[in-house]
Amino acid sequence: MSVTINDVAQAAGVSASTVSKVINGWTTISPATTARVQAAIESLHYVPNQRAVSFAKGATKNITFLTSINKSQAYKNPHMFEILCGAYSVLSKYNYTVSITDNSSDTFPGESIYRIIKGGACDGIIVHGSALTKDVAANIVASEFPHTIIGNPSYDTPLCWVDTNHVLGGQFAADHLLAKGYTEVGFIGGRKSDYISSQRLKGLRQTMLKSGNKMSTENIIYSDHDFNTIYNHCVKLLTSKSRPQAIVCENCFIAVVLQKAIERLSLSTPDDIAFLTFDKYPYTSTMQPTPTIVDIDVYDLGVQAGSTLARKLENPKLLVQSYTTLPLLIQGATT
Amino acid sequence: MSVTINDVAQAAGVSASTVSKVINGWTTISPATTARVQAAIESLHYVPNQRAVSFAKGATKNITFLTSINKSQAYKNPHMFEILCGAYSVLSKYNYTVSITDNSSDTFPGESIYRIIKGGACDGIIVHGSALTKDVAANIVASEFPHTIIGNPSYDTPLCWVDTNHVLGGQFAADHLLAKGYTEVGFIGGRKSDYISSQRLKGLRQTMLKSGNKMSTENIIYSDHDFNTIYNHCVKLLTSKSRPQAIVCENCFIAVVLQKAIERLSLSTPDDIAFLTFDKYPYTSTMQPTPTIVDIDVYDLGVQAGSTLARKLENPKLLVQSYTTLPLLIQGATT
DNA sequence: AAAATATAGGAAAACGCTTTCCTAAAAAGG
DNA sequence: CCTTTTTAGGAAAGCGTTTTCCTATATTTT
Repeated sequence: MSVTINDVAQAAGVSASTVSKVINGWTTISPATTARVQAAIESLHYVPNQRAVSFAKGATKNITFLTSINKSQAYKNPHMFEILCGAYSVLSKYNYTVSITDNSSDTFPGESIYRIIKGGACDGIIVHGSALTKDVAANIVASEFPHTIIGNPSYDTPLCWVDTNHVLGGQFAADHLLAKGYTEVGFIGGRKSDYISSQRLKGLRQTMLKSGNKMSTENIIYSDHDFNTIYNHCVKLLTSKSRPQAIVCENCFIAVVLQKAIERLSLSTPDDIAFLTFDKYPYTSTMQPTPTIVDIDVYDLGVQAGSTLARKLENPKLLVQSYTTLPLLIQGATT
Repeated sequence: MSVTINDVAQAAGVSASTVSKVINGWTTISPATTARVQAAIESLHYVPNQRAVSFAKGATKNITFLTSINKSQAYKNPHMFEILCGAYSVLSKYNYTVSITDNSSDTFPGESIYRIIKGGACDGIIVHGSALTKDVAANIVASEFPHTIIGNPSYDTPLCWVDTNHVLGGQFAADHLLAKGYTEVGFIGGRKSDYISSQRLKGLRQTMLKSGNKMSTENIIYSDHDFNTIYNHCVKLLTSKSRPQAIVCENCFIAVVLQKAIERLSLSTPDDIAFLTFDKYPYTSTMQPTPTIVDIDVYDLGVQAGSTLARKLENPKLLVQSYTTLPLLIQGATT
């Protein structure tokens, strides 16, 4: 059938262990022998059987990306693949392969993570925040399995994670607006309970206040994620007596709606009303004029997750680490 | 260290082979023994070592999804993850795991596919059209490796593939418009060389013609994918003497721009001008009124890819198959 | 030149399961 | 009640690498 290490050994006139040593970069094989072995590998088109390698080495060189795909149709989340690719890009450099698994249809809590860890089908795991339940966290901590969580886990557990600092994002927004001379600033965000939205508002508010510009409560709007609801909020805010000079939208969808409201009210941007938004989503490309954006580099988040994990795997004594990526301001034509 | 099949065997008072047979559903083990073994597995929290299982069985129960991630920043392609998840959903039911690999940075043509096939790290492969080069096709055909291609390969090779019928999509668009009474129809698409765009136009044109409504050449526009270019085309078309009753947009981005042009010209939809578009993209959710869409279910495309492959793996004598998914019309408020 | 050390490469065990064969006991048949 | 067939489960040989020892030769040291 397929060519094995023994075929190579025979062809090169050495033992199988020598071939193995050549493949694995042992330094105890002479240059001459090494060359002979490599020639045999070439001519026989030998590729080691990964199943046997994994078995013998007790490691798979595979990382699993655990996510909760069906939770709120996460497979439509454009960020997920970008994170995955970011992680893949660095892990593949370390010769890791990455496979995905969904834990949203576990038949008992923690089933997937349990099987992953005990089955030994991978050497490490990246857990997307959407998949991080208490059981997942508990299994990881108990087994001390190499891992990185994407998103700061709210549980108080010794987990490695990478996340974006959304408070800082709010601060960046404020800094930019202040630098441009806007002192009266409004905010349209998601529901009060929304974590990211509230973090961003927090950073924005704090920074405005620090420079002596208190944000008026009536210019801070918590809205449902629905076109008409947002639209009505926008119109109300834009036509109110206390209309702010600039509005911060917590996400692009809100920004699209706001831009539509601005246009319909025949206001001009940024003269009558300036605005900026967070996150570069696909729809940002449809906006005209191009909005100013405080972006989070989700690809980079994946990269960080991958490299944190890779470092841990290369050097197991490494302690628990966490990493926070910085948001990035992209100047547009709306401020 | 970790518990092995021998520990279970000992605990249950049987041999390792018996435990293995119980795990693998052999019918030659008595109910009593089976129960005893299962109890031992439970109490010892035994999970078989996947590396050993793969090695012994000569199969990994893993599928690799080959894609060209860096090619035109495909990691930002929101369809990719959806396809992947669709494939995952069915493969995981067959107990396959799925891992991704990128072939856009191969150091020699066909490197990835060569390693994948010869290394035996997976049992089958799904190749996204973006990753299908001649070398990939050649390697697959030569090795008769179980596979499914996403997208109809233009090469004349005996490959299994799944694809969407874009000509039919164009036909569906025409059928819908005709049913609604629109006989003068225009089209705004990508460049003439764009495969999908031309297929859609073909179906649209054919069907209109068949019902005796020839599309005027000046109402067929090939545009670059750039806001202002598209916008100018839209305005020109909307203000021309021979303005059609309905416009078919080849993608949502064009539709967004068209809608903006319609609004700025104070035309009303669908009375003054009707339109429909292809593909439900994230930005579709920002459009108001909601557009009529001829959608392609990319998740389903992944599902079909997964099940075609799974069937082949369960039944290796199965011949080469191909599958075409049907587009789906979603009625909106613009027609 | 003899003894000590370094070096290159081989033999064989190990990794943890699966699966083929085989045997002893039980069931069926006459 | 004896012979034949069926059934349940065990022994052991893989599966293809890696890795630990170990040995023979080459190299250095005294």
